[in-house]
Amino acid sequence: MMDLYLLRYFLAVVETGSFTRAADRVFVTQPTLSAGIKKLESQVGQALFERSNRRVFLTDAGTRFLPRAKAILHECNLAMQALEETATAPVLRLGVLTTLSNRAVGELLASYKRSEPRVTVEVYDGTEQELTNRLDDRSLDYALSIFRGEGKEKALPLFEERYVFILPSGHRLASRPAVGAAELAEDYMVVRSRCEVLSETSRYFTDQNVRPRLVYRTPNDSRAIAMVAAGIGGTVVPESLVDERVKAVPLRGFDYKRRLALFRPRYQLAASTTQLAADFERHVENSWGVTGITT
Amino acid sequence: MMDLYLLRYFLAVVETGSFTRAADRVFVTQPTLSAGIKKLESQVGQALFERSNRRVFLTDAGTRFLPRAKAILHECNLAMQALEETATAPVLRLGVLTTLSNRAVGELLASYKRSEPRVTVEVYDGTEQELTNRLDDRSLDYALSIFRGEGKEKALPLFEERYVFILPSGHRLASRPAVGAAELAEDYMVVRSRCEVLSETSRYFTDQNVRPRLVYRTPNDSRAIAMVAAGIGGTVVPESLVDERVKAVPLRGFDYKRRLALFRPRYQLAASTTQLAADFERHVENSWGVTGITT
DNA sequence: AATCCATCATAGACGCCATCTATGGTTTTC
DNA sequence: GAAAACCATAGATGGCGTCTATGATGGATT
Repeated sequence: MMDLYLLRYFLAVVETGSFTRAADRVFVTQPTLSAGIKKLESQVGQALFERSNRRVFLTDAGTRFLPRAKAILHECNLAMQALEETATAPVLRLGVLTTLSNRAVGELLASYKRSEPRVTVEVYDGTEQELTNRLDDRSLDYALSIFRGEGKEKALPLFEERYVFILPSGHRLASRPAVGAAELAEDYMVVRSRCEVLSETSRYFTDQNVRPRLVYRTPNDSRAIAMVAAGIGGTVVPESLVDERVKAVPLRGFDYKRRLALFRPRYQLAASTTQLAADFERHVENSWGVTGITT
Repeated sequence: MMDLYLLRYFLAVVETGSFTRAADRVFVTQPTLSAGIKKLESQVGQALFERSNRRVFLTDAGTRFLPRAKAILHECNLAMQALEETATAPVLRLGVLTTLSNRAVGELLASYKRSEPRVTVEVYDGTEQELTNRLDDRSLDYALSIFRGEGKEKALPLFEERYVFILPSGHRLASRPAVGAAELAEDYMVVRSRCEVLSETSRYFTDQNVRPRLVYRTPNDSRAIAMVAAGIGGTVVPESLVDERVKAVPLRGFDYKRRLALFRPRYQLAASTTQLAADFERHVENSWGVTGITT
């Protein structure tokens, strides 16, 4: 395992082109730096420099190593920065499922910000699996995702919503009270590839011998809705994603719903953080509680 | 500046929940590990653990630090891996401009692979600016990008190509020898947001008082072409991106062209690599030379 | 051709450091 | 109340990072 102070010696040599000048730059003597480079080369198992008549050049291995050495030191700087930020203001790292409404999440956090201006909220997108993994490895504190029956120590249940079918506003079926699979047989379908009920949707159509024409597929929900608004086709979305640019109609016989939840930290909170966490949980429950969105 | 061996102590404590068990895991005695954690906390300036009645918990700072510590050690592993790969087979890191044809680049590299099976080519996408930056910081050896008059020591000029307008195969204008701006006034336009002649294209239409209806915008050229093939609209592409799913027609009065180049390493190659590099440059020149693509 | 200069490598000295053993202090368990 | 478990401290010790002194080599200058 290499030593970081040796990476500093290495980069100083690359930058100056000389052991002697590099030694000056990192405030050691030339023999110390020479021995340090030798030690680094022994740690990594390959020569990093060719010494050639008072000049040094990077070897092929040294060239490969250079961006890696920079990345390591960059990560160290990020680590120190993260700690400095922790020291100055509380940070709450929130994961948000990609299929949640950006508008609704924005409003939730804006109102939290108004009541707790000191707290910094860092927001990270992800799929259900990605958010679960990051809660586990503690790179997230909380996550807004789909409730799947987890116990109270893991998740705070929130509101439930249905899935609806959205169409361009001028579509011939847009003002119907409901539509069935057969009425969509000739229409185009936009596919939200990260939709949690993608396979259920597919089965809904195939069970009625309907093959909607897939014209577009994207993991980006905003883009999918934009395509619908532009008249390209229709798609299934959770109700909270509907906006004024499209028309929502229920799909007859498609009764799927999802309940959201706020997933709690999977580690012991520090004593200094428990009050902040309790306040945040209360805010989310007040805004997105089981009775529905109230902000 | 922190020490990597102390990060290993830190992660061992997190994973085991105990200084004693962590010490066993990293093969030191418990007082050594205790002193090591104390030293790390002094290096980073904050307590990382709360010691509480024979148990340890991460502090808020410790929780923040944990993913950073993992990232640092992960980068170290990547660095060691990169060096091991260098030791076993030559690696050539090639940047490719995002607007180059994936098919043509694939064929170029497939034929190079046939003549040089030992060499690993790592391919990275980027914009012109990104590729220039990475040549400068030596994280790329070569790049295929647009020639802008650079000298021979920096760039090997390759073939030149025109920009054409592509339409769905069944479009009413698809079989014309050329089209003008006015004829496209009622049509939809797909926008390739990373196109090098985006502003020239916009000016071409506005100079003739035509406002094409922008229906779609993407940085992904494959997606843009797919939208054209699907019948959504048309777009401007370099000639080499045209395939059998669309029809290409010249835009009357739109004479823009681009010349490609192979950009050379911006560092002194190791003696062991100069032959490999010369062979690669010759292959690219033979395939994509100024007379045009020959493979 | 001889001398000087610049630069990297090696040798030995030395203070500091990482790690050990021994032990203290505290809390939990039996 | 005794034993066990676990973290922190003290002192000893071998190894390490860095120093000064100097050697080796090749290019520049005279």
